[in-house]
Amino acid sequence: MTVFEELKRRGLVAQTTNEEAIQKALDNDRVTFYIGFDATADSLHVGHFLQILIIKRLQMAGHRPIVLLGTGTTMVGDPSGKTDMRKMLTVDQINYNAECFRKQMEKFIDFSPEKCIVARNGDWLSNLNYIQLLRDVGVHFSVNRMLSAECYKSRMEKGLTFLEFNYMIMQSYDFLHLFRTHNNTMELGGDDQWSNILGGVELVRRAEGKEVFGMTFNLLTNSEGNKMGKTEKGAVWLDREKMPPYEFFQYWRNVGDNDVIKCLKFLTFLPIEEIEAMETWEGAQLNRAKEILAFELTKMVHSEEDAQKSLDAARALFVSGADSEHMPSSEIMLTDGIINIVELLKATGLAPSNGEARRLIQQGGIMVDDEKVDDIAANISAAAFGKGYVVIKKGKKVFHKAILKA
RNA sequence: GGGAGUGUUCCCGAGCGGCCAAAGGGGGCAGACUGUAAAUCUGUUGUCUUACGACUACGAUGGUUCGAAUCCAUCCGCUCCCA
Repeated sequence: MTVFEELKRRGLVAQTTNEEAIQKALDNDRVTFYIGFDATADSLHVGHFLQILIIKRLQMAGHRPIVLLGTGTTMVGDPSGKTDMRKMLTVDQINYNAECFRKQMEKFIDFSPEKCIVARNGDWLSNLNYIQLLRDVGVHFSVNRMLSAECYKSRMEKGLTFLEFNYMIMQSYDFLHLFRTHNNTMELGGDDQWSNILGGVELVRRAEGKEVFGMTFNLLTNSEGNKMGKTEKGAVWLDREKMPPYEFFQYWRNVGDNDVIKCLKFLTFLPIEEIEAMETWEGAQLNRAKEILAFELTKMVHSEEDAQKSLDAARALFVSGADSEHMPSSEIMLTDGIINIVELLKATGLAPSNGEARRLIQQGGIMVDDEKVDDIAANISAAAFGKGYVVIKKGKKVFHKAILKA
């Protein structure tokens, strides 16, 4: 099976500018392609991870990736599919973020010079001459067509600044620049990048008279069409400081039934045949598929050891109810040898306010060492800390270890 | 630049000068049912308080009033129409 077939079979390919030609090139030639990453945060998240895996797949097939760090484009901010303007970042922040990205990527992509190029578009975008750019590049863009692009739709109602409107031009210029300097002939990206990619393909054709290619990949969405990789607290980060391995593991352990197979296809290197065999799984067996997904991903993003620890911890907690050392924990102090349950919940951060703590208790959501506590006046005495700690369970999934401070 | 709107709690959104901590929906949290899933049903969702209640909140600042999310003035942000 060729890479392209593999990408297709995994359901990754969304749109292409010329499928036949792309397939031919990927099957027969050594293609130089690029994917851009805007440095909007100090860690990559799963959305990026999906793109990185695609780079990896193509790199393993012998193609040469250009990893483009958007140190220039991040100065502008991509409005595609956004309802609001992004907050502006300083140059220092952007450069710092880009460096974080590069470091994280080293783990997945082979950065040896002959196999990969790392570029920063700030290197060429920052020094552009305005008038010159308008004459060379701007002349090839139709404002009418740009405005009718699907990705600006929501912004046509809420407003689009001239700053952001130029994003497409910047990204298109990247393609032209990389074509000229590295003979880069293909741009890949998430499906939300389709308009921007088309802009680049057309710019190269108009400016150079050469056909280059664009291809987008399906975004990681759940069966309801919502973007995956978001939690109430924010994105699912790859950085262990921003999201500990156990939490990362749990995110995937808890995906919906209808999304497991897709995640396995998109985000793991498990053989496609193996994944397709899982499509018939149901119930408990499907639950097992989630475990595989969580394990594989944690292993790739963190380490096999982290994956194993998370799996053990999860099983200990959910299956046998036993204690585990990987639980989030905090130190607490007693006053006169006791602590009120409401105080305890606040001290551990399980409840942000007294009211919230009371509600949790009154609604029966709190267990201390497997005993339900439903009285807000209850006190936990020093005797309960026989082991040096107590395990507090909030709801069904949140465990916390409160360690008695000596 | 001229004109018309608009800004409400995590989000959307309703809101009569007192009965407004503010309808409704979404989201969150908890309970039931389950498989650490989904769907469904129930409760809950500003802070402090066992409670009574107190306090802080409807873009900002002033004002009118016994009393303002609601009326007035100025300012700030956003949207639309005209230029």
